[in-house]
Amino acid sequence: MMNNPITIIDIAKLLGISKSTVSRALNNHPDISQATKDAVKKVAESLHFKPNIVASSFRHKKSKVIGLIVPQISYFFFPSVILGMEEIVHDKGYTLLILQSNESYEREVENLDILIANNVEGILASVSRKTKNFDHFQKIIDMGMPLVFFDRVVKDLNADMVLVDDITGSYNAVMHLLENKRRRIAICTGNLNLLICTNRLQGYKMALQEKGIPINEDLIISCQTPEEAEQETLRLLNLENPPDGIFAISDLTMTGVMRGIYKMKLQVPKDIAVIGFCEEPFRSMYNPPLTAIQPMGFEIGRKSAEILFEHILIEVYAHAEPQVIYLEGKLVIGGST
Amino acid sequence: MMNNPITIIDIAKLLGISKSTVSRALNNHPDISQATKDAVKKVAESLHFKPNIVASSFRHKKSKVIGLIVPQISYFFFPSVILGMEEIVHDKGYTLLILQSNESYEREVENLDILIANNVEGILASVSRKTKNFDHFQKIIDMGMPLVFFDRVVKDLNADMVLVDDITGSYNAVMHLLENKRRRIAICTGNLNLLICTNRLQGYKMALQEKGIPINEDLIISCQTPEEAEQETLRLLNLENPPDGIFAISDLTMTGVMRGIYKMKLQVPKDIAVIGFCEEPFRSMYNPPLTAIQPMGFEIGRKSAEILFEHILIEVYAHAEPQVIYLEGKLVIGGST
DNA sequence: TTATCAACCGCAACCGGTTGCACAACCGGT
DNA sequence: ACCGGTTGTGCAACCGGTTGCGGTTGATAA
Repeated sequence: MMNNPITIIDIAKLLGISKSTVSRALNNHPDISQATKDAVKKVAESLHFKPNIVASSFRHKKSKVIGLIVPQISYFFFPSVILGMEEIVHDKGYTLLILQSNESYEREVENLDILIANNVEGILASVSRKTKNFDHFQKIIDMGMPLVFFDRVVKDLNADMVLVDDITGSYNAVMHLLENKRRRIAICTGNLNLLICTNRLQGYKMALQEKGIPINEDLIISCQTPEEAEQETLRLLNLENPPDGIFAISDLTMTGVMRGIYKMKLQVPKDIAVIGFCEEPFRSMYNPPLTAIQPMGFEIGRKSAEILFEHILIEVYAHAEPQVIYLEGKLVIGGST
Repeated sequence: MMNNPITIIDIAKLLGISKSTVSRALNNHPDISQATKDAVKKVAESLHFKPNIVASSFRHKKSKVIGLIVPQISYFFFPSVILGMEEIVHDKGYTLLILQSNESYEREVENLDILIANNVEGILASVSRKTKNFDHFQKIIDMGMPLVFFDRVVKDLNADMVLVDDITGSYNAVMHLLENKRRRIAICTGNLNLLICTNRLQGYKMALQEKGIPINEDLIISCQTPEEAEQETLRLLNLENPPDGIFAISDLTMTGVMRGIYKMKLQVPKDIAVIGFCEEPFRSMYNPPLTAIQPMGFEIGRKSAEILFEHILIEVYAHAEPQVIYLEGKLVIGGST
């Protein structure tokens, strides 16, 4: 069971040279003559030699693995992020080790331990909704492990972050509704522990204020699950003065909002306009396809990985202050507004 | 950068004992007295000692990692599968290493190499749509690596597989349409290289034949992407004798089918009934929520992992013949039929 | 008192690839 | 013939935890 019997020693014996020479030859060390290199590579090839990266990573403490912690793999946003990350990570010859926190603080802490124990060379993280204490991340930073937050970032920690410009995106979304003559605009936000939620709420308020429309707290609902969002949306729509537009800040809440609207048999966009932060295939799954701000999952993934590799590959990392990268999510017009 | 300086040697020195004793104490070896064990564990605790699993896995060639190869992480099915797998894998103290083939044969082969090089103890795999040669999997089996296929399985290889009973599920879906007085039932299937696609097509044919309805090849379309599905659906709906029911065999094709129907401004289920294989949150994202056969992602994940661990943890594995596990997907009635 | 044996623990090898250092062979220049 | 320098290769230690085997101790049996 499990035999990859070919090691550099086998190659060495076969050629009557030492294993150090084989190792160096395979790694293109300049000390080794071209003739030897060629011979070694030829034999390695013919034996289908695969170096044992565990042994190698054990020796020089480089695992060629990047750790990734996401709240969950489902829905559209995180898979897109992962795709973007993998593109970069794969190019660099690294592998992604993906762990889910399932929105659990304990699991998040445990996952960090697992990554450390696996000698990952850097960590990409999007924090759980339940996480309020960030000591576990601070420990990671303290031990000198490169760390980049994305999407659900943590402020006040000395780590880089990549996220969409929530405030502007949100502002643009609400502005778009306002330009379409909507005046009673509701927002379905998420857990206000999360920065992205408060930011998106802020963009909403900014747009309204700019148009001189008073903020109506009754039109601000905060939901964690599609079910909650559906309930709350139904409540909104049954107000004696219901909203004529609704902005759902995530795909999670969007499904609930739409279900609520369907249940009330309302026409989109005639009776009510809908806009959200939606990834592409998801956006056009609705009828009509939604008008949406792009959450830029793929780009966030790429950018986060790129920044992480700056830390990993460049010996002396020059940034004194952590970088904060904002990506702008474009507005895609669908049929819902 | 990256210092987890505490090793068993540190503990040994601190207690004036040998590192072997420390190792054995930490692993509850019976040779070690309880007093020593307690002392070692206490010091390990106070030093926040974390064993270097790379070193450990290097020594006894057990990485505590399970490799997973999926075509892609997106949409609803595979994330559910992964969730199910993680539940089992985590319980056993293992970690999942998830790799995507992105439906590329080359990438699939490469991913297997990566898993091997990382000393995974077993592999869970769902093959890429493009894969037609299975030598890379045969090699895995030959080297004695436990391997379980799920969903997109490979026949004629000596490996276990877990999948939904496609034929029955498909049969039930079409039967349901027939019982609702639909008579011109179309099917939107996928790549007929994949067993699940031919099986689902077979169930469709069985149901029709049982009701004495002739198979109409014009009503059988085969699509790989939502876009293709949309095109083909539009074509179907523009036939002079269009279908009154449509069965989409995957979530991927379902989005295309629904978009086609929306574009034609048809009413579901009045003008046309729709049924598919859909995971839960996805099903009720449509208006009306779809009637669907459950693809059992979560359960497939759990079961595959369980079977894999039977191979890994039981020294002598007794099954001469590979196991083939069929899970039955229940019919969930929505508003689309 | 001495042989016997279990309970405990240490020594050293081991896993496979990497790397500092020593060294041999060879070169051209004196 | 001798020397300084370059090129190419081997030796052996090393990474950190695991494990076979042998040794020490103390208690018990002969």
